[in-house]
Amino acid sequence: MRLATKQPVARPRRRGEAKAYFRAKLIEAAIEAIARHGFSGLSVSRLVEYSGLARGMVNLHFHRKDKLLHEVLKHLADSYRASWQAAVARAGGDAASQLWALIEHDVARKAHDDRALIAWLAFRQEAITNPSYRPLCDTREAAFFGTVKGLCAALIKEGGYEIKPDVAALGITFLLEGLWLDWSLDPHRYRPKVGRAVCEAYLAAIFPKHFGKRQRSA
Amino acid sequence: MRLATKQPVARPRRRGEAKAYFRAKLIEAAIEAIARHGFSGLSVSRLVEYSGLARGMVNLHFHRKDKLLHEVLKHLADSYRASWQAAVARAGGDAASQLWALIEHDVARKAHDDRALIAWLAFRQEAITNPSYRPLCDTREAAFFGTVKGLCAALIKEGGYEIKPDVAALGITFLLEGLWLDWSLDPHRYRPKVGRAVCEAYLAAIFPKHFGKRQRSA
DNA sequence: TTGCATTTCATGAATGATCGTTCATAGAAT
DNA sequence: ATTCTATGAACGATCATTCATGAAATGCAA
Repeated sequence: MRLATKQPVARPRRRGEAKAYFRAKLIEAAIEAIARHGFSGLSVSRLVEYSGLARGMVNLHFHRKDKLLHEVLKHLADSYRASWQAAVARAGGDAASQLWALIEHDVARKAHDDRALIAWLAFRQEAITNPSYRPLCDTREAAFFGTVKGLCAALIKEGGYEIKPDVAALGITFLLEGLWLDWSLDPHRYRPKVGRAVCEAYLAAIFPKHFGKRQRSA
Repeated sequence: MRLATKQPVARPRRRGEAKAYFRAKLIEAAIEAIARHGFSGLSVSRLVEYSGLARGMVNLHFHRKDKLLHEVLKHLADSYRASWQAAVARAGGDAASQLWALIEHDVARKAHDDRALIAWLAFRQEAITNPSYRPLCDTREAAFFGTVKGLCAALIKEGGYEIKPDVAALGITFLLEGLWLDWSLDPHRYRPKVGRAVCEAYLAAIFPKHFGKRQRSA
């Protein structure tokens, strides 16, 4: 199965540009291969097949396959963080809108960015037995969780709710991750409406003054 | 690293018994190896190392490594189901007690059965790219979700709540799975109290008449 | 029971395939 | 002319699997 044409496609000829181009191409191919065949399915041969580049490129640009994998994880973590942070930034200034934007972003994303999400899950699983991946999985988690917790604390203060920020924030992140895990097993079956409804029900239950029965706006 | 002594340990000599004995030993070794080194870390060599058996045993008793893995997954699924079903059976006759028993079982289990849970997660991840594992992994289709949904429906009828059984049950399973995923990254950090608090807050929020502020009993 | 033939099981060296990595070489950019 | 880049054949390690060999359990005759 050939997935990238071997014919000399247009590519940067100048040295600095070519390097970035090939690195990006290998990272992209790695994500594709992991999404399709799982973490252990990412062999150098598969990388060659998916990228259309020469066999030696992995070691030339990343020294070891291991280094490439860490770059891939970093790429995934960075772009995911940028994505949800942008969603929060686009939302209104109030905590309720921002929290919902965060959730909506996560729910909707699963409908149109399969490969990166599945690859990210694969890294997360790998981090269980390979501690070197853990910092990147955890720090992203920390930033995400910190934001959720901060927003929950604001809502609790506003509404005078009894639930603790930690518990509320953990509930939200667990819901999203459970949703994610469930989605990953069969993306075809996934319906954003359902994921949205589950999160909405949770928010309405713990933050009734902010999310109960009200009409949200994008 | 030798993990099982090679010296002729006591083992069933009669043919039928020996077969079951060796199969169980290989399955146990596989769970250990997956928990320690991840799914792709389960090689035949590792299996030999962990079980102390001869190299040919895998193919003798399971024909192919692939078949062994399916037996391992079946073993994990069966014993997990038996475990939570027993917890429900031990609970009182009312839906609220049974639902809480189910949740408490899941929360507490993470504190004392590391290996099986991590191995189960590994299979779940593998099922994403290897569909043959999916039927046994899919909690949505499994008896677990059906039970949770049934209990939620009973509570909703009793309490006259507005939430739909599907949404409530999905929320609970997502919470438990998110909790699981979070736990797996660092079992050492896990505190049953926290997991329990998150689930309790959710139940109290959506089923206030059953779980609000009341004192639960084991 | 004992002795022997038969059947089944357990073993690990050997096999071919695939893994990640190296490096001599050709080619292109500077 | 010099330096850097790209290539892919070749390498040793490890993978899952096979199978000839010896050992042990079983069935049967006495």
